[in-house]
Amino acid sequence: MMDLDDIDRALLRALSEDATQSAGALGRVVGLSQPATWRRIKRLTDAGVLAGRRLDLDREALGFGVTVFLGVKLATKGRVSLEDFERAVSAIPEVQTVEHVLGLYDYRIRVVARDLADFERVLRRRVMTLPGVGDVEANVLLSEERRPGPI
Amino acid sequence: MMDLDDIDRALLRALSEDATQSAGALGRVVGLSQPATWRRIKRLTDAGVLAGRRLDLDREALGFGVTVFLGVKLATKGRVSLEDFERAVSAIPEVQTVEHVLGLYDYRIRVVARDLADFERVLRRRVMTLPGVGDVEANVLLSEERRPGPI
DNA sequence: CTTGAAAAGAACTGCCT
DNA sequence: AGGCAGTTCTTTTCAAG
Repeated sequence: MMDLDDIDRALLRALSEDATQSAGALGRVVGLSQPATWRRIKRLTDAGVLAGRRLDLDREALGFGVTVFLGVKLATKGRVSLEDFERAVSAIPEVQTVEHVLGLYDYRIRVVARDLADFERVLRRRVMTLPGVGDVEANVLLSEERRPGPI
Repeated sequence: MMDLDDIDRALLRALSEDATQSAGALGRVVGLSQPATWRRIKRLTDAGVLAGRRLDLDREALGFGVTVFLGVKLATKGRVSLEDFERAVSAIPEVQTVEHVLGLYDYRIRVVARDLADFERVLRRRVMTLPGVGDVEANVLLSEERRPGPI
């Protein structure tokens, strides 16, 4: 854990909006020179706070109009079955995220599909046949808003 | 919706791993020259498929060790109450994503907190006091795996 | 599609306050 | 820490094959 000042926070917030901004442009925002801004970004990266830059893909534009969140309860939860389940679920191409959670469900899975018929195929042939799978609950994504969160 | 060839798919997959790669480096991976690779990336960006680049922040390193997924059922779901709820939930700084979903819950919310005591504060003072909120279910994140998904 | 080149801009380095 | 000046690399655009 690292302690950040206000300028670091402003940089992370600005980069959260658009990670393509240059050190010079960011410097103009926070009132620093290009090298000073660059050094701060490097410090944050070396400290592991800034873990990388990821693509933001438009799944609709790619033809995947349906996103579904699945809550999965395992029938048997030994150490082996967790690993078996994780390995099998990671092999499903339609799976975007696998979250191991504590609560009403054991796993939360984000699945994308071309349409509802395609989703049904993934659910029946891929998800319901996973090793150790028990109850499955589904929530279809209608809209999504992302926020920077606390920094 | 746009149709992509194998090289476009390889580019998106490589960029999904690490969005900082240069057009030249990507070209070496997919077997194209730097200008050809750059033109393809520009084409994908202009088509809206590549919607942007986002930061990958390490919340643990920032001192936010607890991530919780909340499933929220609204007590009253008129058009007005949805908008009231969304506006209020977006104003909570600890909220990272707000997903309007169809199913057992009305909203799925991703919340980060410093620790479980901090999360309890957010839950009691911020979440439970949201306008129109009914049942709330919580799942604590243990571990997470992200995959490129189908491209 | 390729190669080659050129201009602009961004990333990175060293030195100095 | 930050600024300045300079170097290297990437981006971005072009022309020609």
